[in-house]
Amino acid sequence: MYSELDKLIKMSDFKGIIQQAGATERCPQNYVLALTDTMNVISGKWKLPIIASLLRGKIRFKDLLDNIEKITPRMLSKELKELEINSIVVRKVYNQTPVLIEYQLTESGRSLLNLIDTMIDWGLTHRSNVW
Amino acid sequence: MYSELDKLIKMSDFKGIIQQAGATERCPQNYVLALTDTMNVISGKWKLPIIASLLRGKIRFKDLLDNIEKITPRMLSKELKELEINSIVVRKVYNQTPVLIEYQLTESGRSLLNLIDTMIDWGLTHRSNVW
DNA sequence: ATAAGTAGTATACTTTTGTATAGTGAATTA
DNA sequence: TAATTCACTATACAAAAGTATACTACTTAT
Repeated sequence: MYSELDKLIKMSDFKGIIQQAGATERCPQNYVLALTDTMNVISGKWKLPIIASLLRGKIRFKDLLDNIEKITPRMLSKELKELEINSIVVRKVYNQTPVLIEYQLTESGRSLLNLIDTMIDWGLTHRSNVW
Repeated sequence: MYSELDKLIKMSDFKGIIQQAGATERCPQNYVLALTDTMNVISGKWKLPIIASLLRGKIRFKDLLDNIEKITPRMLSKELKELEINSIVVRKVYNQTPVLIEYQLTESGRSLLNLIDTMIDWGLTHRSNVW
């Protein structure tokens, strides 16, 4: 697909996730951007637990708090905002009384399931390689 | 493949990457372990640049330092040790004089290329979804 | 009127992660 | 003999990420 990583090595003046000297022309900057986007979406202690909970369907703040062990409202709020900014999550406000707020994944958010599966596959294979 | 993420939700007393209440029996702990393994291997500022450089072939400490822009010897050393402990990298010592030391990926390390490709795919699709 | 639930925010703090800068020791070339 | 290269290590510091604890504003149930 991108067959050799040659393609994404070196990207001097980008923030520097993938970079190596002397290969600028062979390294499509878009690949590097795409990779850093992906890293930003999944990295941190709480992103995957939140996404995993959301993969089960729309859910309210309070239920996320209860489902995700030991997360604080501060972190949940912060992470949801970040996921919303990155178009992974949508915050829906239903103007009933009392107001109802639900979080749900976007199409991009749902498509993370495939990536997560690939990560699990790699991890399982790695464990079988090593032990 | 793991079709529904149900399978990996809730894992109370594991470190807590993926967890949700009331689904213990449907959540194979191995999947959670595999996923956290994967996250540990790729997360941090320098892991992917190092792995990307190593995907081009065996390489020496000094050349990694030169190839990866702005990394310090301290971080390179630290990350290589971690990658070695996790069986992603092998440190080979050739007892010539002067001694020659080369780092190379293990089979598990090389197989990260597929994961990286999947991450790039997700990122590219996400960008096309959003803009 | 009081307590409890929802959806958070505010402030202060600790831990983790990464940076800056200098130095070591062995060998090697000038 | 002195400077340079290689492969790092040591110490101190700064920045980012995460935690603890309390609080707010609104609504509803008792």
